[in-house]
Amino acid sequence: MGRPLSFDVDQALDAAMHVFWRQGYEGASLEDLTAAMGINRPSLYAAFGDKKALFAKALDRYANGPAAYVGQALAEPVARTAMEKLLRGAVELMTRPGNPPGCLMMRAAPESRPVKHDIALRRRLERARNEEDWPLGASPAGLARYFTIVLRGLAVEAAGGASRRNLLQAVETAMRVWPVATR
Amino acid sequence: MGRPLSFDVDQALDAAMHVFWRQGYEGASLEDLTAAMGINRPSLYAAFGDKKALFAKALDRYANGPAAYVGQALAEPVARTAMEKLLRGAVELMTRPGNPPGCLMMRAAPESRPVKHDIALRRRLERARNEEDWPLGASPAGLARYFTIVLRGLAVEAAGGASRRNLLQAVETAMRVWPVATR
DNA sequence: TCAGTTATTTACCGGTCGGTACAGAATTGC
DNA sequence: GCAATTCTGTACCGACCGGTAAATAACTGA
Repeated sequence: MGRPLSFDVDQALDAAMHVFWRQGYEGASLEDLTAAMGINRPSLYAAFGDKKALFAKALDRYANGPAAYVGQALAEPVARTAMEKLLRGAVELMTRPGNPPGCLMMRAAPESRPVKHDIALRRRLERARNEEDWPLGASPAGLARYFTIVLRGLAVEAAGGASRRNLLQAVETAMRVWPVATR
Repeated sequence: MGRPLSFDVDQALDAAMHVFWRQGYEGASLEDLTAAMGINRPSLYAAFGDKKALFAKALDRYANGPAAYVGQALAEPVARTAMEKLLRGAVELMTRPGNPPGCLMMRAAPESRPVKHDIALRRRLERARNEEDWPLGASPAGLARYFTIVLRGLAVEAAGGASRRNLLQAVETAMRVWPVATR
């Protein structure tokens, strides 16, 4: 009962996600957000809470939407293939026409950057250490840190306007760290 | 003639550099800056111009001071060694105790990120292509982009509090891209 | 028809931002 | 001593920030 919502919540959240994605948490003002969402400030606060809560919801939506490829990549049976799909998927997402360039997760407020990626990678690599063509002398934690760093770097470059083609070349180079099995 | 300056300009600029380095361009308010520099706002504006000009001067100071190792690294005769020194020097600078973590250049306002690094790297690598143990099938531009991406990633991780030890391990991994000559 | 409930609209809050007007203090040349 | 010059200190500017109070509009159930 009561007056019905005049907007679609999911659609509004999607608009907010795009604004945060393009402008970052601090760079997105409430005016930017409400304009893109097509609602007024009080409606935003009633439906989503304050700005932080809205960003958190946008992050959720991002993780389960555009960034859902991460789970698929990590589920890849061969660890090296998993890492390669992770990098390629990231580049594709970050340079997809119509989407803001770069990665929403890296645009969070400085004090609340997500770190879960790193440990997800490490777990996947620990599982693979004694199974496959493991790069000689590398540790799972070290490799995970390396790929995390490459991902961050790709995000920065993508946000700066680097082309998909160039970033994919860099991914190819980055994968040289892990020689393909020759058997 | 006239009233003499009550502060040391270089020392004040140094303080401003550190504030920008730790907090970023947008994260550093004039109050933060003047407090660290030990001067008032009008003195700052008289001596350095507006905030943007102050940041530009801080960047200059950074490039010729803490980041001067870059030139030395690129002057290294063997290209692979040059890249390795570049990465190691970056990690050392970004995790030096007493300095803010991360890289000042990556804390510029989003619209004015410097891109010169990339072309400096490419030039150095182009010069080396037919001379040394060049990684098979890699292009100078591609390698330059790769190392630039790794540098950006290192800066992000360092700013997030990653340890020197961990970052150096990642550098070691990153250099696997370029096998050492076996002759 | 008329409470009760919920959403929207407008207009505003205190706080902070980058930047500056203005008066007074400190120096120089005469 | 005195004008001219340059810097310092205080106090302020309009703009924007995130967030909200209060009145009104739209709906449901009785």
